[in-house]
Amino acid sequence: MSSYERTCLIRGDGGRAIRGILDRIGDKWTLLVVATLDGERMRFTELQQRIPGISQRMLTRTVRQLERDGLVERQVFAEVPPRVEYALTDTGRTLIKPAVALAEWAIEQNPAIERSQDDYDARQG
Amino acid sequence: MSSYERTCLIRGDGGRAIRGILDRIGDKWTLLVVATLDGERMRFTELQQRIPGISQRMLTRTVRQLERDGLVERQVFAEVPPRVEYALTDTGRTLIKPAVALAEWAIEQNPAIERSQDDYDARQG
DNA sequence: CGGGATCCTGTTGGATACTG
DNA sequence: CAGTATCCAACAGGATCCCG
Repeated sequence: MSSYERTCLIRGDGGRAIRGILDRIGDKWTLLVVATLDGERMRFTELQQRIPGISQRMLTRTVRQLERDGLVERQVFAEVPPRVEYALTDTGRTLIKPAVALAEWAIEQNPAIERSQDDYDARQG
Repeated sequence: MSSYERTCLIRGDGGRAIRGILDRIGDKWTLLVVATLDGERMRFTELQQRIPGISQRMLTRTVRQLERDGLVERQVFAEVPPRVEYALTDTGRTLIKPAVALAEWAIEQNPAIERSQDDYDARQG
């Protein structure tokens, strides 16, 4: 299968597949939460501490959507004070590989991209 | 390298790598434009016709940012009426592979995700 | 401890009209 | 044809306060 044929996976159905996944992981925190949970079950507060800058509200929302999508499992313990643990599901773990591929791309290409931006900005205003 | 070690690529530097790439391609149209340009040099209007729903304004903005990032090359012909052609650069082409991997993930996992969402919504309100 | 409710801001992106 | 300029609605996301 050629690269050109494979991009039909992206364009297919008017781009609804790509749109769906970007709605899911294209936001500010989702991939970071998934990556942080990789290989480790974790409590809410610990998760928050490991993701610098995330607000309580956004962590709650992010983790809730991940739970709804079935990528993260949420386990509540009937204790006082409450204890809630999060972990990736099997489905959630399958996201790691393509996400890492994307991060690798970002790290590899970043120098070239920044150079291009500087050139562009120098040519324009 | 284990999956766990690889997720450091995502979390590394407080997630700045992933944040950078998502700022770049996490928007509504960028990946669709890149996928549409895969293997084909194209004029502005044709590009717009092949991406259903995109407005003139958003196509302009998207393609401009891609040009600034060095992922797309923009060639203006000194003619009347004007003719402008767009094509992926070598750097731009390198994005195809991880993007397709992500689309494949989306298509594979979508049934499971939708089932999970239905279950979740049924349990809640 | 792990949230929910509320308020407020900046940004994204659509619609429309105009132009070299 | 390939934009630019302007206006506007929707939403993402931060700050803050409250609660079982």
